[in-house]
Amino acid sequence: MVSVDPRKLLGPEDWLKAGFRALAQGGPAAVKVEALARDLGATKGSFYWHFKDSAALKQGMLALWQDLATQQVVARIASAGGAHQQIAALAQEAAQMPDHSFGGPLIEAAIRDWGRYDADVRQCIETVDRDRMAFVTGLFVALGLSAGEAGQRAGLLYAAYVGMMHLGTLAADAPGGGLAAVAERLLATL
Amino acid sequence: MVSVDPRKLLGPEDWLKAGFRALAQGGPAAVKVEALARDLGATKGSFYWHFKDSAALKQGMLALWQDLATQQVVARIASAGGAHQQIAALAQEAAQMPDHSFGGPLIEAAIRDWGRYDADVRQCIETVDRDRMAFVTGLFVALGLSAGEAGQRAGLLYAAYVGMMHLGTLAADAPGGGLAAVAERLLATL
DNA sequence: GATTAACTATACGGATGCGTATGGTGATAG
DNA sequence: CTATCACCATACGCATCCGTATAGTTAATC
Repeated sequence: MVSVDPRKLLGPEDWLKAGFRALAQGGPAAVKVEALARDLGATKGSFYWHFKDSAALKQGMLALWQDLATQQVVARIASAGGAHQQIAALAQEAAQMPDHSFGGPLIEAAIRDWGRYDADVRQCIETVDRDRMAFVTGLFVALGLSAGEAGQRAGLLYAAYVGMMHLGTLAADAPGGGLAAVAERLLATL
Repeated sequence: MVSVDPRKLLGPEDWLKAGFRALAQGGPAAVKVEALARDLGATKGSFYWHFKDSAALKQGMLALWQDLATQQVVARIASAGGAHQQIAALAQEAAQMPDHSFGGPLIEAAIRDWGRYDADVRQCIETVDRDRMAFVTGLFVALGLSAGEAGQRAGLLYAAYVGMMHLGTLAADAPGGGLAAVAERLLATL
């Protein structure tokens, strides 16, 4: 039975969080065992107790992010009103999310980068993209649009989301009005 | 006087091209002197003849890309018809550009990644983004839109471009109809 | 109080990266 | 014919990373 003192001992979550910090700040190349150990004030010995190797850390990070980026969001949104409100709420939440939180734009952009050079990461991202697109497309269909038109609007909204995430123009005060303005525009003509 | 035999001797451009190749395939972390040397069938000695250090290579790559990504495009587009045609031509060209060419999406996406972890690169990207946004906004203004509305449409179009670039959905057969469909949608209501 | 499980520190070998120093080659100029 | 310049190869020292082996240290358990 473990009764860890959370002040002194490290668990896998600590290394995962440190991994995300390093990823957001220095990119995939900065997610190195010894660097994380320095960040946590520990040494490699600790890491290799909690993880088999650095690949295991990567897998853990992907699993955690995938959950936060899809299920957790859907769970929050799906309960809130009709399709119209849900689309608006999605855009709102995406635009307001603090940059450095786990599901935040900085982390996601860094993971998207990572995916361009790593097949495992890419597969994870593709799954997330498919799930999200299916969800948003479904919302537009629920508003009475044809499958084609719904897919087109969802594709545009999602591309704008990803683009603004990389450009840092998600917020409402950015040129283009941020993501909420895009959602509004796509909802205006029904 | 130099009269280089282009078959055997390397010039700075060869190292720049190799740098872009490595960047597109392996990300910023793959742009290493010794790796490029292996790729070119040469050794570090050659590299350090043409460049002071790896930072100089980076600067060269940025300068080259910045030119290709802005001036060269504007020069091609600006001569072609009215504002309406120019916007369509921009979207067309962006969607059709081969992935691996210098100005192609793969290279640009990789540079955008790079910029998240490197201040020099970031500044270069911000300049490019400003220039492009100003150009596209100007086109919408030329179509009679207000500055605000023009900025909003340009922001959406550009965000969609960047997003689709990262998502790989620039082409017309992608979900959402690709970038050309977005441009068409934004041009339809005037 | 001895044992065990959970966790951490230290130290190693091997790989790879950087930048420099130095020496070699081949073409051209005088 | 030799001196020079442009260009490239080889080899070095230094640093960093990986993964492993080994040896603590602490807290719970018996």
